[in-house]
Amino acid sequence: MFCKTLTASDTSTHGGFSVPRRAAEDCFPPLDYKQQRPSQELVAKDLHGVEWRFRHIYRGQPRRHLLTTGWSIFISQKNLVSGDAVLFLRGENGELRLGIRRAVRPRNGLPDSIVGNQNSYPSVLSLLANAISTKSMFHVFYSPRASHAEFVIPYQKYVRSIANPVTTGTRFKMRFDRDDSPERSGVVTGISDLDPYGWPNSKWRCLMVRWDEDIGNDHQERVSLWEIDPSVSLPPLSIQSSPRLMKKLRTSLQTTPPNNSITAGGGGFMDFEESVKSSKVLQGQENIGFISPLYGCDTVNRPQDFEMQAPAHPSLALNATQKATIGELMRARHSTYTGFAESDRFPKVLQGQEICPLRSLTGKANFTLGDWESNLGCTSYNIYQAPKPNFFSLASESLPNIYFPYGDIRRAGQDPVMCSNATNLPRENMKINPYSMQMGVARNEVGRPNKPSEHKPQESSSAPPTLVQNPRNPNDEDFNGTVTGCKLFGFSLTGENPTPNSQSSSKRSCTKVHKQGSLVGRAIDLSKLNGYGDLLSELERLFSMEGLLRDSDKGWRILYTDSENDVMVVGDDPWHEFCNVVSKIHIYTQEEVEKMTIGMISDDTQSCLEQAPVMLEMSKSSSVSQPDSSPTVIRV
Amino acid sequence: MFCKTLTASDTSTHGGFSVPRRAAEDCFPPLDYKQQRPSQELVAKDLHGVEWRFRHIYRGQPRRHLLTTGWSIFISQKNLVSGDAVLFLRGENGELRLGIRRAVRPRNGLPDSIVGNQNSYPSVLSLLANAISTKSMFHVFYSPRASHAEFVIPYQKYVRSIANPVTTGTRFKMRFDRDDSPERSGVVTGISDLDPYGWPNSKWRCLMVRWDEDIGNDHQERVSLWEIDPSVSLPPLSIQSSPRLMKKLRTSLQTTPPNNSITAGGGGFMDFEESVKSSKVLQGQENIGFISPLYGCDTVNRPQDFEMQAPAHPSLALNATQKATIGELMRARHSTYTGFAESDRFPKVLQGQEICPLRSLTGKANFTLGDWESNLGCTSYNIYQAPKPNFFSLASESLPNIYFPYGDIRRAGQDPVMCSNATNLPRENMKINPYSMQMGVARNEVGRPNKPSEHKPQESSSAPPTLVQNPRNPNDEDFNGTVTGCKLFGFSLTGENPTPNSQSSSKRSCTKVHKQGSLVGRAIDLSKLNGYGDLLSELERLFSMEGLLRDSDKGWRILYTDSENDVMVVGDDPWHEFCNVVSKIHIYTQEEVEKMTIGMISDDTQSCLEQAPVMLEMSKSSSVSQPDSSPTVIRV
DNA sequence: ATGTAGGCTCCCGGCCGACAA
DNA sequence: TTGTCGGCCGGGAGCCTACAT
Repeated sequence: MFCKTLTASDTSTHGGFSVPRRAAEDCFPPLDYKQQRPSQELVAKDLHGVEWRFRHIYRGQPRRHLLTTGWSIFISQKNLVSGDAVLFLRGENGELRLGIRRAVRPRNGLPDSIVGNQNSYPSVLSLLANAISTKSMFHVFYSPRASHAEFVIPYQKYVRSIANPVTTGTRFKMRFDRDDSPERSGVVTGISDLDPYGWPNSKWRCLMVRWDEDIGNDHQERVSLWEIDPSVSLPPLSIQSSPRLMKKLRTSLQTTPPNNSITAGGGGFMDFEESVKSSKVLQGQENIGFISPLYGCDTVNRPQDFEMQAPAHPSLALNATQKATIGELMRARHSTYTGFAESDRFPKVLQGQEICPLRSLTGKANFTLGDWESNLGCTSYNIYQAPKPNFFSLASESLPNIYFPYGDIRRAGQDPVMCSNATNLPRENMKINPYSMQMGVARNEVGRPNKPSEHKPQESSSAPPTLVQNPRNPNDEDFNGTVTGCKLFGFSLTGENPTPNSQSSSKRSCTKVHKQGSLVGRAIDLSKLNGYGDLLSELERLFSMEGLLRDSDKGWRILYTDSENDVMVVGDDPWHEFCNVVSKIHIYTQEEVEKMTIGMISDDTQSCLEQAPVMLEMSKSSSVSQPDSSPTVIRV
Repeated sequence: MFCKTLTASDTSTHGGFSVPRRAAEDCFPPLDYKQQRPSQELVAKDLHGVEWRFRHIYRGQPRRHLLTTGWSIFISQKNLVSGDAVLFLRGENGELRLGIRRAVRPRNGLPDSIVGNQNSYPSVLSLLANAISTKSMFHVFYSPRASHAEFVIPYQKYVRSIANPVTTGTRFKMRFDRDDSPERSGVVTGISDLDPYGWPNSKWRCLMVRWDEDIGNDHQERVSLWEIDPSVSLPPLSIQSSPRLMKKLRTSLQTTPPNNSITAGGGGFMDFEESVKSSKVLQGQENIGFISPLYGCDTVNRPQDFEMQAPAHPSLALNATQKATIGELMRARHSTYTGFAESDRFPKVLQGQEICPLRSLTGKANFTLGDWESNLGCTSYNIYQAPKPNFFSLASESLPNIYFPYGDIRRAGQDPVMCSNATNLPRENMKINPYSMQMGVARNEVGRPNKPSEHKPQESSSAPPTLVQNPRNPNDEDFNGTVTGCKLFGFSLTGENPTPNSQSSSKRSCTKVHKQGSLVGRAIDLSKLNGYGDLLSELERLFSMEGLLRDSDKGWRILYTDSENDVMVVGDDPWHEFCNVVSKIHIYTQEEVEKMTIGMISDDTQSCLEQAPVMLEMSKSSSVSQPDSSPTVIRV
């Protein structure tokens, strides 16, 4: 196999593709060099199973390998530009495979007029909401050409970054894409919130760093925990500026130099890179080519990206600017793809390759959306609250009072993303399986709730919405989260209208009880009980769980939401106090409780939203009839 | 002014545009006919103010007027094809104006493989929801090339059709587009629901008709009230088949003949035609060309159409098939359009012309979305319920009991589009003013609520959501419709928590009861009951379930939705508290309750997905950089 | 070894009149 | 009168080698 970054000549309409000699000799079928100008036809399949045919010729003075006929079609169909890369692989059976990896290019900003479109934002939320509420499939799209996916992070990466404490002075390496010295090193000079007001305690870009080399404006001075690798021992610092390197780095950016007010730094390129190595996550991709056997591809696959963006660096409330890109893509249901994915023996070195969501590779990887989700939620909250003069103090005041037994991704009282009883889903299930579940995500500064009561979570926080689905059968029981009462930006994710418990608790003598996984709640009159023992008995009776609750070894846990919307363990408080503050009781499995805790970092992971407006971006692909021009679908 | 339908030669890449002699002499500046081949440059502005330049030459043997240079650019930029029409107008000041009218062409169906995307559907709903909740602008897009807009009907037209009762035997005319006898006549042979189970009392295609001429498969045998014109006195019926006419009709369809399984008939072409005449509604349009002074048009204006579609005529549950097309388009906020619209003195004969949503013409027209919405709602419900064996009988049984004070567009107990307290808005306000308010609409067979409580409207139907906005200032007080609590498929359209019972309980003495599988709810006055025993008796009586509810072994369960939208078991709470908090009562089978526990996807919803795949279609426009290839924005 | 540029060819877009409906 | 066709021309796509790095 070989990979070559395309040159201007390679991608111009003027000529063909210069095949590096070694690559051609290793990878292509041998030519008959006795001929004057030996040539042959190469047939290579891409990830979608589409065959591409090239004329492979060996000619010129000095002799070199070229791909001529067919190449320009490939270039235009795939919408490749200089800087993108192609990859040829030869399977054991001699079959030639072909992949592409697009360069990460900062985009020109789009005008505000198509940005900040609050309409497209709840649209995406609604996708998510509907998917959750109906337990149906949804999509995560990743447009590597458009964004660095700073808000979609491999789950393990995030967890690891949290597990490895970083202190000021820590030396680290950080990988950069498209750089002939792909690793840069630096030292952590400080740890602080990027925006302590808008995003207190956000982990996002909370590290202030000094780079060992002067790498100019292209590198941000703040990075996120998960972007760096502090575990390696680093050589002594050599402060040498490397102009040549810099120049190369800069010129390798094919578009205009990053406009800080828009692109806000180039970090996060490697979000998926690591997972590529560790988890077969693929990066830098083509999207699925939509290939309909019935109707062809020409009018079907329309690139559709939305780009949203907020002005950068507003002075107080919103300042950092980032992009997150989503796209929307059709899902071919029963298409007859015959691409890479069909054979598990296909090398898993597809790093930076196309992905095909319709078939499964064998590997899996987890992404965490926790931070992202939290960000999402908190953003909405913060955005809404920002104008309120008492917001900051209020938030900080109330923070210490919060006890959150499940970790910190969602904090009662902070996070609008609330789920009242989705407890049966383990934290580890907080992964996305792109085989069947993909999610369109968006982040948008302008989306905001319109009623104050909406961003104050009404229900106790218990578990994140679980985003798990069976890859084989999206509709089966794997997705049984009973996710009710979820809200995002004031939109009910479940379509319910959860009303504040204020009305209920005062009116009702009974306390509602929800069991994990059950849509139907029961009610229990605590005043008729004499203590926790009675409670347990009654709960066992109501839910036909005789003997299961009293014995903690049976794996059940009783939690409750108190009047402050905190989720607490039942039994700690004196009984009568408990009765006074309880607003709802939950029955969870032990696993669920534990798993809700896993991977959550300290308090509020709210972060970056404000700083990082979401960019919902259109695909740049210009060709209508090409199968691969849509935003990339991340496959895990 | 003149208008010419483009010929194949006009639109081919081979040549230019043949200008009809009379038209050129009347409309174009005079040429110097003394020259051998007189020519001049014509400059014409389109509705967006974009100037188009053509070389106008008078040559050939015999002499004729031609537009050569510049014409092919225009054709390709506007994505015009043979059958579309161009219109030239000369203003008083001699300024030349240019418009286009696209032909209504049935589209090729799209493969199922890109269908079944339930995600795109709530996306659109969410656009609407957010726009309403934030009182911001939203869009109605109409892609005349893609759909017949059967669900976007001029309001007056709808009202008129309702006002003029049609009986069996009524003779009528109906207009068809692209037909050299544009009017066809027929007789109403029956009036009945197209789908009495899924859409009882729907006006949509409720008329069975027999056409006077045998017009083959191309014409549906069912039409909607508003499609016909019964007011004209018709000549005696002459049953003559007109093969030549038919042939012409058929060949005038530029694409493949309508596939019944996909396009489901060709009616509704004239939805806008009438309003063109009566209300200055414009049809067949270009969309707004997005012209950003900052960034140009090339990457900004992305054609985006969505097309959703369900298979036609499935035997039982879902049979009506139509398309609704939506598109999404960016809105240029403060662009400096200098098109037609800038001068009110511009002739209002823009019938079939481009439209520019940023400026206002003087005319207005109203659209009703009522029937469409009703279909939407009922569809969803129907899908959910369809698989249940007891559905049909139940529905028909209880239908006569329904009292619906507002006519037929929204039926209580049927329509998820509910507004809890928008009662101050008269029915007549159900209009859309596209100057400032445009709405992306979609109709989707597969959208369905996920919880029983959600498809059963919680509130009495009072008034439709009012979709009125001030054309001049979208943000001012004209949009004060107090539109709260609107729900669409369980999504709150307002983003608020309408706290249903608080309002409704004061208004209604009865509590609604829905039985699983039944489209139609009952209401029960709890204040007249003395306890749970009474309740059970009354429920058994209402639903003819004597003995079934009291005995839990019969497999029925009584649940209720409380004021917090939690679903609870009836009987746990003290009776009087129950009465205070209950918002709706549900009768479910034990199995169904268990399903709720396992997961929220019930089997039936899955099967519905399979039955009615949704089609999400991208725009057909092939040029990325053209400003006018997006879906048409309807301007009224 | 390989990126780029110039030369060359061929195809297609596009202007023309011929011809016919 | 005007729709379509063949002829013709020019520009660009695309294959080639030469040259530079």
